[in-house]
Amino acid sequence: MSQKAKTAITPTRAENFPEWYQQVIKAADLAESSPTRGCMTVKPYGWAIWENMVGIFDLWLKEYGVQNCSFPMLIPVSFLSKEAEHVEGFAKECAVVTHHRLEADPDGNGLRPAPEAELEEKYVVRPTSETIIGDAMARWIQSYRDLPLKLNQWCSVLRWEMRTRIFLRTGEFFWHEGHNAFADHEGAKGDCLHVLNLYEKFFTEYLAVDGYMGVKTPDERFPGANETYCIETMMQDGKGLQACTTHDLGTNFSKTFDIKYQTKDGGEALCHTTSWAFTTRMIGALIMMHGDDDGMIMPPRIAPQQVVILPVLKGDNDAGIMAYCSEIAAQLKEKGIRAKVDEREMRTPDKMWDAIKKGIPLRVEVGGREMEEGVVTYVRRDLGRESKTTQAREEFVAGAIGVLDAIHDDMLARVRSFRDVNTHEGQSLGDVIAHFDKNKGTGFMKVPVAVLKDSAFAAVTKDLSLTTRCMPFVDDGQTVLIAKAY
RNA sequence: CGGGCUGUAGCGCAGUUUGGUAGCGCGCCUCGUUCGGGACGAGGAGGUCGGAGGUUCAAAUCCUCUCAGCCCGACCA
Repeated sequence: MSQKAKTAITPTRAENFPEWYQQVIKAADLAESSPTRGCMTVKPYGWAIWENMVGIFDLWLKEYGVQNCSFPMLIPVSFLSKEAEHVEGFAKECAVVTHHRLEADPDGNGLRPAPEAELEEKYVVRPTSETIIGDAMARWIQSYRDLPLKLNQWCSVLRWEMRTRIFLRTGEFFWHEGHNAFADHEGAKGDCLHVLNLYEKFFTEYLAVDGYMGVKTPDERFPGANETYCIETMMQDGKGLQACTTHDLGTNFSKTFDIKYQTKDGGEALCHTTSWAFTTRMIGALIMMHGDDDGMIMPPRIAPQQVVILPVLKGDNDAGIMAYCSEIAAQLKEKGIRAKVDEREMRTPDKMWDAIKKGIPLRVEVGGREMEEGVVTYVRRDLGRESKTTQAREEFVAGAIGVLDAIHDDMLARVRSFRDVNTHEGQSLGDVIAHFDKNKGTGFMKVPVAVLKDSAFAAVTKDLSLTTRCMPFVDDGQTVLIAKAY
């Protein structure tokens, strides 16, 4: 008898959280590091999650009146340098394109950029597209009738990061970037809050993720923004993760790119612009918020596969069992459920563990017993083997969506409960030190905003590797959340 | 970009001190028995030892240079 249940992932979360994270990604076959420095290769199962996220959120943006478009991946260096704070924020992590041709290296057997093919105008690989979109907006907007202008692109961006981790921080990452222009501050602020609410809806209803919605402190703002709104989430190791942001850019970019419009009364005015995004980082958040010591647990509504049907074959009427499985899969598909029979030539236990590590929300086991009795046996991934249930086939098919919904609701409830339990109240910088010192305390600490003005604040937070996450809306900006963060 | 460590089969490692022509575990392929929470046996495929130069009869091993990755900091979605 083993004293301790064997886990599919080694080490466990408690033993070594960062290593556990890497192993979950490998075990679920989500992504791997690539030959390109700091960049990841997203594998089919991982990309399928992103595709599902894109599919849902893209529709919502279109309903809101956002139009998709595509801007160049290469941005003239001169564009980036126009907005002072923006340059300062991004210049140090930009990859630069300087040549347009390769030639054989005379000193070796490789290739080199041809010296005579050096570009007059250098380009940066976009770290974000405020500048090149701002340039376009200046030409596209002329009258108040052109406003608001709502643009978005799904693309990847490149930031030359010193330290990378798959999904959480990679050189290249995938996202959508929305860039909107309004006539006035009210329009821009309303946009930021509206999109932030869309994010929250998306996170809670599809990803089973929740955090704290709020405003960034000035030092955590996006470079070039007057205000940054965000949702800050909490991972199972207690660290914070910025899940999304919306930025009120005021007229900062309008001034530098000349984004003006003619008002109704014939005057001229600057646009107020916004930008907002969430990224493939959310896949990392799903792992770190939902995963357990057996690996990934996919939130049902974005799970690439929601139900796996495992035929339990023993060489006796295998064809009949397979047919029974296929019928169940077909019935589930009719209800819009992503279900699939695992027909691979593997041993049944191996298929089970594969489904567990990939986090498929619902596992259905069908053998001779089930077929004879017209029933199915199913197990919820989030609850494990204890949840094994046998039910009449028709009853199961009819209730499957309900089971998936229940899994979603339970996952969200667990995330919220974890967040609440690990959010501690404090009153002073002393409380912050007492909680986080000596690496003992984890989670978030919520303190009155006055603590930000404590003269020792910067030194203490730096010393303890703490950052301000946001000033949550729930406290009307009177408190600030402090935590270690990814 | 500073400090530390590591590059040997798909993955994880031994071998390096004391040079002698490459090995183990897992995975993979074949066959058989297995298959409802990680099977076992037998056979088999797979490596210019990160790269370049040097010393030597002989280099994974010694020397020089270089590249890449990881961890810890500073910076970031």
